[in-house]
Amino acid sequence: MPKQTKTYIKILEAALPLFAAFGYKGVAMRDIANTVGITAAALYNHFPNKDNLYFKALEYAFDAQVSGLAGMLAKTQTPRQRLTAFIAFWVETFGSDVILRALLQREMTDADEVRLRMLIQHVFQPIYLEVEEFLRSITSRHDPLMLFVSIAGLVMYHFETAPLRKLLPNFHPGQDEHDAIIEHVTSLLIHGLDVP
Amino acid sequence: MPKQTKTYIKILEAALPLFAAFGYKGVAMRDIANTVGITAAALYNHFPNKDNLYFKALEYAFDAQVSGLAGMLAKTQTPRQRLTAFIAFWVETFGSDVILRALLQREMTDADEVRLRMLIQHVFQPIYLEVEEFLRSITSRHDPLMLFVSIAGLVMYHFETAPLRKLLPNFHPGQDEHDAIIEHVTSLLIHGLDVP
DNA sequence: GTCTATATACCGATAGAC
DNA sequence: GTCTATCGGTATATAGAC
Repeated sequence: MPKQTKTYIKILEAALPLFAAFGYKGVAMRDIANTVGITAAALYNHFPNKDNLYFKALEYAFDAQVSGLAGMLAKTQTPRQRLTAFIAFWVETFGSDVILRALLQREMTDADEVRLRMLIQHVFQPIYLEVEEFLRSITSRHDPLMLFVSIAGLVMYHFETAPLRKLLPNFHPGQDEHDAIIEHVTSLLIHGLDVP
Repeated sequence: MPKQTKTYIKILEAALPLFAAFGYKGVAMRDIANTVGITAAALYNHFPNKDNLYFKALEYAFDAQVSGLAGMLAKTQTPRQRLTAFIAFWVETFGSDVILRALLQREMTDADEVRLRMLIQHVFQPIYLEVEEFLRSITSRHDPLMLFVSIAGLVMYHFETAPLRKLLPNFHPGQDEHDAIIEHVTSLLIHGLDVP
């Protein structure tokens, strides 16, 4: 079973958008092969089975994608600037990569134990560890993990609900723009609703 | 094609947990039939095809499920009480019904145009219209729809990430409890982080 | 309205020639 | 490393007896 050859990578990059759009069961080995330009049988020279191909594709997609965070929360900034930078990073990362977001969403609903552990290791753990200390430094009112989940949901739901929101009253395209989301989320996070 | 007979309902109720757990493609007509106690062929006396069975099951699941909101935001309460009541309703509704939440999550990732419209009509539009006026009454800083999405994500992500969070540092089971989520989310919404 | 039997299609994976 | 050919399994859906 060869590794990291040129076709190996080509296969992964052909498979990713398919899995993102149609899910694991919605993509046939023949579909991936056709996209690459080979036959389904040839795929088995690179991957032992479909499961493995999917897993390697996931790993490839999430690897290095979330490495931009290091140093971004540098302490030379004010807490408010650091929060804004963090939210902006989050929005840009998942806002610009539709495939990454779709894969993540599918993995969270399918909740396969082994794949979730890989996701934690590659995506969430690095972000979480980097952010947790920062969160602790600005508030002691909230459980750090719960706050992390809240912020994640606050950001991600603006993307997850995108196809849905278009059908609601008061929708306008400006609500999809990254700057608007960043502004709205940070403002809400910093000030709250100030309810009497 | 008969309608609303006893077996018709039995089929829907047998199908729902299956679709919620394994998705549309992950459930075979045979699986549903076995759960009901009939053969797959007999299903076609009640539904023209699998697509229709799935759609009717979704409709059945979401119908009347979200009707508890009416009057809950009664204006006899203070804004803060109304906000808390709304968050509590949201958490209880989707926190206690794993099937409903899984179905919703799958629909949002698959994003089928026709089914999304049904979801809007049955679930989100009623909630949104009820809540929008309330949101407007307590703040003019935020776009109502964006604020609605933010609050939804704030609540839902504590459930969506449940299988994931167990694997993160600082996890403890108390973070899954409804009261803790309600307390955390309302507190965060009302006060914000108060970042300097 | 349910059954058995079956048509038809698709999928993952393998065998073997080149 | 890719191809053609194919096996074995499983899926939706239909036909027809009861």
